[in-house]
Amino acid sequence: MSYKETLNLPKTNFPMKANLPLNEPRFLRYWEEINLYKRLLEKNRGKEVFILHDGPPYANGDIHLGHTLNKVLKDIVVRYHLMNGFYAPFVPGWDCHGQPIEYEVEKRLDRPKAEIPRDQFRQRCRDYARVFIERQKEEFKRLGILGDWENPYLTMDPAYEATIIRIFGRMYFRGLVYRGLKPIFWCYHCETALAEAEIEYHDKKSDSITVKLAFDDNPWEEENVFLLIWTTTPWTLPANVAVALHPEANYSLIEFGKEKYLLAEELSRKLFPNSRSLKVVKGQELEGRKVSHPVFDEKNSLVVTAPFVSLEHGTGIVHIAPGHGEEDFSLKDKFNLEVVMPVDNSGKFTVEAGKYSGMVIDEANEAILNDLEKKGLLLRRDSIVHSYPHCWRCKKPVIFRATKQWFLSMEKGDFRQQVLNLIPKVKWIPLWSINRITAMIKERPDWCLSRQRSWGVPLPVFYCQNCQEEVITENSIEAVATLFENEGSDSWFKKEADEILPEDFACPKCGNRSFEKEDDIFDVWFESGSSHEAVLKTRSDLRWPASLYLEGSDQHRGWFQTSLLVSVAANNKPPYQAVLTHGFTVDDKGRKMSKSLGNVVDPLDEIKRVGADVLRLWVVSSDYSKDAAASSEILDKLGEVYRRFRNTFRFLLGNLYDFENSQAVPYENLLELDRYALLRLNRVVAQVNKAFENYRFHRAYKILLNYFTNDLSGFYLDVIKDRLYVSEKDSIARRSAQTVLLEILLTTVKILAPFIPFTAEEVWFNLKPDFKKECESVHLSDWPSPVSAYLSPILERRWDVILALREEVFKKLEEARTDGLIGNSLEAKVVLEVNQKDLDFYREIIPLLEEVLIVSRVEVRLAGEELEEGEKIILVDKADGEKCERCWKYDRSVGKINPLKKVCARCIRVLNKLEGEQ
RNA sequence: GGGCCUGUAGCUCAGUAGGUUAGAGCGCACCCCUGAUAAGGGUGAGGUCCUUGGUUCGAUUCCAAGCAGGCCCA
Repeated sequence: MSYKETLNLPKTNFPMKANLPLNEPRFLRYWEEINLYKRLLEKNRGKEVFILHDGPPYANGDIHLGHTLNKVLKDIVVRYHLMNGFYAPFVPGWDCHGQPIEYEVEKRLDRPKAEIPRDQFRQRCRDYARVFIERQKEEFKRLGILGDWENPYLTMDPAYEATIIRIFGRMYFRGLVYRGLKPIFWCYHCETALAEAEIEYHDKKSDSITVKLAFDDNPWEEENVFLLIWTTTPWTLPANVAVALHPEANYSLIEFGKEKYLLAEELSRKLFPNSRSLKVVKGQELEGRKVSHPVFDEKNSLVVTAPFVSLEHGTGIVHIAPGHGEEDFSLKDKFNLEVVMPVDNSGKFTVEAGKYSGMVIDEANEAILNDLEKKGLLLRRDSIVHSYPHCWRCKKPVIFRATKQWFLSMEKGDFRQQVLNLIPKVKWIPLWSINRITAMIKERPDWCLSRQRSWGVPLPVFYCQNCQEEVITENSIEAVATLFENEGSDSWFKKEADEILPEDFACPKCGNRSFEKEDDIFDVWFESGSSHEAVLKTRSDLRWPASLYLEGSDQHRGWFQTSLLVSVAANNKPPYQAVLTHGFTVDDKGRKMSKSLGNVVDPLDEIKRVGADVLRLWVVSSDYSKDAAASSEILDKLGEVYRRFRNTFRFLLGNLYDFENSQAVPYENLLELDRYALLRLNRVVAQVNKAFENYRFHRAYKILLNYFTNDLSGFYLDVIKDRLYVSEKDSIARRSAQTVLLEILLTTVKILAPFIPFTAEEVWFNLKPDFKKECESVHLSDWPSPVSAYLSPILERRWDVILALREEVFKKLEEARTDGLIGNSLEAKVVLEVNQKDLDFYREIIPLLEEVLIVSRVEVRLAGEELEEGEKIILVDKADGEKCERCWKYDRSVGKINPLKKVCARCIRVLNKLEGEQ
C-alpha cells in the first residue's frame, strides 16, 4: 500500500524549466503595464537621492557584450538603491553626433556629398541615429535594464545642443579657449579634412633622401661637420623648424672623404661600413644646438630630442615640421617650435614657401630636390615603398597639414593644476583608477575642440568680414544658444550670420556689422562631456553632481576625463562624487573578442539561447575590476547555476502551498533548527549587504550561491523534508519550518531581484497575495536588512559542533554505502561513543541528530576506551526494525500497532488523525 | 616603445598583514535516492598559486626582470 497521498508533498505551478527566452518578455510587458519605473520613483519620492548618470553609448549598431556588462552593472546599482529606499532615477542617453554616423550615411549616398545641402545631409544623419537609438533601446530593455526609456537624453536634442553652446561660452569667457594651429589629415584633391576613419593605408613609393646640414655653431673640433637627416617627404622641408635625435641613442661622428658626418652609431655601420668613428655622443648632449636650414639660407633649425625617433631607418635623425606631422607637432610646446605651414587647401605652396610658391607639392618635391642637389646638400636619394595614408574617397595619398583649430587650454588659469587638485575629492573604484586619471590629466595636451565635419554641433563663432576678428560675446553665445534651443543646430546651416545674431550686433573691434559663421563643429567628446550639465542640471528629478559614473576603463581617456574637464572648466567642481570602472569583455582564453578570432559572444543571440537572466548572472559572477571572460561554455555553466537558484525557489514555493501568514510561528516557539536557519539567513543578509554597499556584486553572488547550495539544498531543506512531508499538516513542527521557509524565500527573492529580475518576478507571481504585502512586484518590495534578534552566539557555537559532527558521520555513512551495508541514509543507525564529559550533551540532542543526519536512529554511549574531550568514535550499522512505508524511517514499532499497516508509531498517529478528520 | 591593470584547480572566484596538508561553487569521477525527479543527496580526484632571479630561517604572498593578456597612448 502507498501512503503517498497522506503526505504533504510540495505543490507549485512554478515550473522547473524556465524557458527564459520565451517568458522574459511577459514580465517586460507586465512592468510596462504597472509602470514599474514610475512607481518605484513614486515610492521613494522625497527620500535620499542617488543619481547614477548614464554614459551615452554611440547610436550605431546593435549592442554587444560590452554594453551588456556595462548596463547590467548599472541596472543592479539602480535596482539596489531603489529597493533600499533611495530616489534613484536612471535616465539613459545616447551619443548621436559624430564621424562614424556621418561616414555610414555618406557611404549610402547616391551622389557626391558636396551636392547635398548640409542641412539635408544632417537630416539623414539624424534619421540614421534615430533608427539605432530605437534598436538599442529595445535591446537594453530586453536585458531588463530599468530606466526612463520614454525620455532618454540625446546629445542631438535641441536643449542639449543649447547647453553645449552655453558651456563653450563659459569656458571662453573664463579665458580657457583659444584658436591655434594643429596638423590634421588633409586630402588636397578633395580639398577636405579627413578623420582617422576616413583614411586607408596603401603602399606608396616615396623618395627616401638623406640631407646634410651644417652646424651653425660647430661644437666639434673637426671642420666640415654635417648632421645627416632623413625624410621621405622632401616637400615638407620648407616647413622644417627642427631636427630630432633620440635622447638615449649613441650618435657617431664619422669620417667620409673630406667631410665628417653625424648619425646614429648603429646606422652608421650600415650606411658607411668602412668609415672610422671619430667620436660618439648621446643624442641628449646635442639638444639645443642649431644647424642650417635645409631650404632657406636665412633660417636655421633647432636640434631637439624625441623618444619616437626611429633607429631602424635612415640616419636616426629626423626632420621636424610641426605643421606637417603629428609627432612633430607634439614637440611644439616642449621646444617652443613655430608651426610653419606653407600649403593651401589644394596642396599648393603659398607665398610663405618663397620660390616654391604656387607649385603643387608634387612638383615642388622635384624642385626642392634639385635645389638641394645644386647646393651639394643631398647626400643620397633613393626610393622606398611604405604604407602611407590615402583618402577613402579619391584613393590618392593625403598629407598632414596644420589648420586653425579651437582648443581648450590646459595651462591657462592654471587649469590643469586645478583639475589635478580636484581628482582626489572623487571616490575612484577600484583604487588604482585614480592613478590612471591623474597620469592622463598630467600628460594630456590641450584639447582640440573643433572638427571639420558636418554631423555635430557648430562652434558658435563669428568672424568679422572687415577685420577678420573672431567674435564670441555674451550676446552672440546667447543668440546661438536660444536659436538652437528653439530650432536645433541645423538652423546654423540654414541661416546667415545676420539672421542669427541680434539686430544691431557689431564687431567689438571695428564696429563692422557683417560676419561669417564658423564652419567647424565640436568634437563629440565635448558634447558627451557636457552631459552632466545638459542632463543633470536641466531635469527636475535629477541632481548635479552625479552620485556615480560607471563605465569601462577606456573612459579614463574618454568620458570620465572629458566630463571632468568640462565640469571643472564651467563649474570649478567635478561632475561626479564617485567613479566606478570595469574591465572589458574577453574570451575564455583572455583574448579580446573579434570577428577574425571567431570568439565573439553576441548578447542578442544569447538572450535567445539562454535568456537575459543567465546573461545577467554572467555579469554578476565576473569580477568587473578585471576583464570579464565569456564564451558559450561559460554561459552554459551559468545556466547550471541559474537552475540551482530556480529549483531552490521552486522547492520553497512548493512547500508553502498550504501556509498562511496567520499560521506563522512566533520566533520563541520555533524549533531550534529553524531558529538556526534564520540565524544563517541573517548572516548571509549581512554579508550580502556589505558586498552590495561596496559594489562587490560577484562576492554577493558567491555568498548567495554558496548559501543556496550548502545551507539550503545541502542541509536545511534536505533535513526538514521529513517534518514537512510526514508531520501533520498543522503541527507546530511543520508550521515552524514553513514560517522559516517563507522568510528565506522572501529574503532571497528580494536580494536576487537586482541580479535576475525576471526570475525573481516569476517567483513573486507564484507567491500568495498574503505574503506580498500588496507589492505588485518584487521590485517594489523593500530590501531586507539583518535582524539582530535572530543572532545568538550560543546557538551558533552549538551548531558549529553539530555540523562538524554531521560531516564526520557522512564520511562514515559513505563508507557503509560503499560496503553495501546501506543505501539511503535512513537505512542506518549511528552510534556515537564519547567521553564522559560529552555524554549529556550528545544524549540531549539525539532527536536533533536523528533529524539532521537523516538516519533512523542515533545512539550515544560512553566509549570503552579513553577519549579526549570532544573526541568520539562513530559507528554505523543497519537500522533496527522495519521500514515504515509512510515515512521510510526504520523503527521497531513498524507493524506492531496494526499488523496490516507497515507504518511506525508516529505515522499511525498522523494517519488516525487524518481518518478522524474525514 | 610608454602609462595603468590582470595572471591561484578544467571554469568562475576566495585567500595568505610571509609560516604545518592553499579554499569555495560549478564541472568531472564514483555512489545513493526516486516523495524538489530533464530534480535532490553523499564521497572523492583535481593546483610548479604565470616564469626566473633577489630579500628571508622560510615566498603563492615582498622586490626586480621577463612571459602572456587587457585598456589607453605612441
